[in-house]
Amino acid sequence: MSSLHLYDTLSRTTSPFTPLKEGEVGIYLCGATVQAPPHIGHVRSGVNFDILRRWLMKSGYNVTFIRNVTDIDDKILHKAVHEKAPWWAVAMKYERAFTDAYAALNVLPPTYEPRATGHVTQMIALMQLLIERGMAYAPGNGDVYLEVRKLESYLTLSRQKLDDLQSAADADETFKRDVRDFALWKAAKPGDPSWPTPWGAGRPGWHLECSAMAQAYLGEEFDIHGGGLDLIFPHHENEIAQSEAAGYGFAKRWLHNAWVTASGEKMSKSLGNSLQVHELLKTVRGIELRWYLGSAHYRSMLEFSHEALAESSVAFRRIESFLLRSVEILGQEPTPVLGTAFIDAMNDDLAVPTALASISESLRLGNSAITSGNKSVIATSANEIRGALEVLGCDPFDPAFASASTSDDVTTALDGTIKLALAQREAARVRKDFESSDAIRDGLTALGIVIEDTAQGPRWSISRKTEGSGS
RNA sequence: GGUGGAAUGGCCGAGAGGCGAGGCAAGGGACUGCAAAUCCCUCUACACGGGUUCAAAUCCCGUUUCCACCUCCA
Repeated sequence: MSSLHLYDTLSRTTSPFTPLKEGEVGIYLCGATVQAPPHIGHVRSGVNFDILRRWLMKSGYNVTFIRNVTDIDDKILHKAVHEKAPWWAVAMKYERAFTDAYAALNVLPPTYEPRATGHVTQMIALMQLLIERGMAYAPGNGDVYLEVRKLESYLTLSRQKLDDLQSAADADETFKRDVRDFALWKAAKPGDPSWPTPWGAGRPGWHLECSAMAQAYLGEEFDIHGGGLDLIFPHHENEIAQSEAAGYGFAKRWLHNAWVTASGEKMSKSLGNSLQVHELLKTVRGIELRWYLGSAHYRSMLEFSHEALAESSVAFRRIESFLLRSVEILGQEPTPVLGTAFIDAMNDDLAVPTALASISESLRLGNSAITSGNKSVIATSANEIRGALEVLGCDPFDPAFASASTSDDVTTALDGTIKLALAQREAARVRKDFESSDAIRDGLTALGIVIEDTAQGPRWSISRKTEGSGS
């Protein structure tokens, strides 16, 4: 039996995962800056780390999962001006949009989801500590800076040299001891929201909040820190700087997810709104979008295309369809079980693509068993597939997806109606009146109802549109 | 300029010295009244040039192209 190995950005190697405290795992994931609706790149990060979390849970760990919300920052303030709304209303609006998107994709809610603005007290305490330790300074303009040259380990995550960094075009050297020193705290500008501190009123710098909140919820030292690749520098580098300057052990392991790209490039606003989560959910179900986003390895770029998404949906429906048929045949939902091949793949730095190959194998065996009527093989396959889908967060029987097997009044009525039509069709087929039987089937097809003749008799399902439109 | 990543069959996407992951598409076949679904078979790929090795997609050297980060980024 294999054991979990994970990659670590800091060492750039894959190594056995050992938690600080047996049976417990603490994860901090950098969440969204809530200044615009989520696009699929944002939620890919959520899905990737949700799969990690689920796998850790399945492996028997008690996982404390923190994902923060950055609800105060320059972009939010700009957006507030643009939308003629208070900054906090803008932040709330987009935070809800993110929450909805995560929910639609069955991303488990974090254990705690701290907002930056709710942790100013912790941030001030951290700054105080940093100043006392001589690592940070308040030059009197209301800003507070971290003195990066005092840190041996600065830039070890991104493996850069301090002197190689290009200095920011707008760097203000008046108050900084070194251009590369970064702001822990930013002095208030007229009209902007601010919080009082011993060094003057202002608002948090982006990096400070994560160090403060990680410490507040996970302690000075914790197991895994995650985020998108683009956060390595400066964000995570600066988090390390702050936390280590404070004397904290901080994150033992760093995991970074790659981007969703479009036309080979990192997704950005210039690509328009079409890749926003709520837009894509008009073409595929949440479970299918999740399947797509989760199917590539988390450290690989995922090149988005509507065609690939549609194709991925079709593949998922094949699996789903087998599970639903297994329920019809066996009369009960499958019991989630994990196959060895799946376990080994997941333990190998969450090798989801390899894990999917094991699902395909089970699917093939299961479908063959349906043809041959071997119920025990059907059950084995269905159980293993459901076990795998559960870890991937794509279990069709998960109530989160309000699955296809609902049995409300409308569904019951519809099922009865269609079965009536199918009975007519069967009668026509028996008397070899294929013109009539085909007319019934064509009629149903026109209504979006797909008929399949199986060894167990005809079955029906609602056909789902696959809109591979665009480009 | 610095740092990091990538190039795999029609497409998507794994792998990381020897046994051709998997999916989708396409073609053929089985089953079927016909479809659909399902199963079987086929389609033998690793940017380029050198090198190491019995053996290279994988290691080494060089080259090309692309992407990202360098204080807004999932």
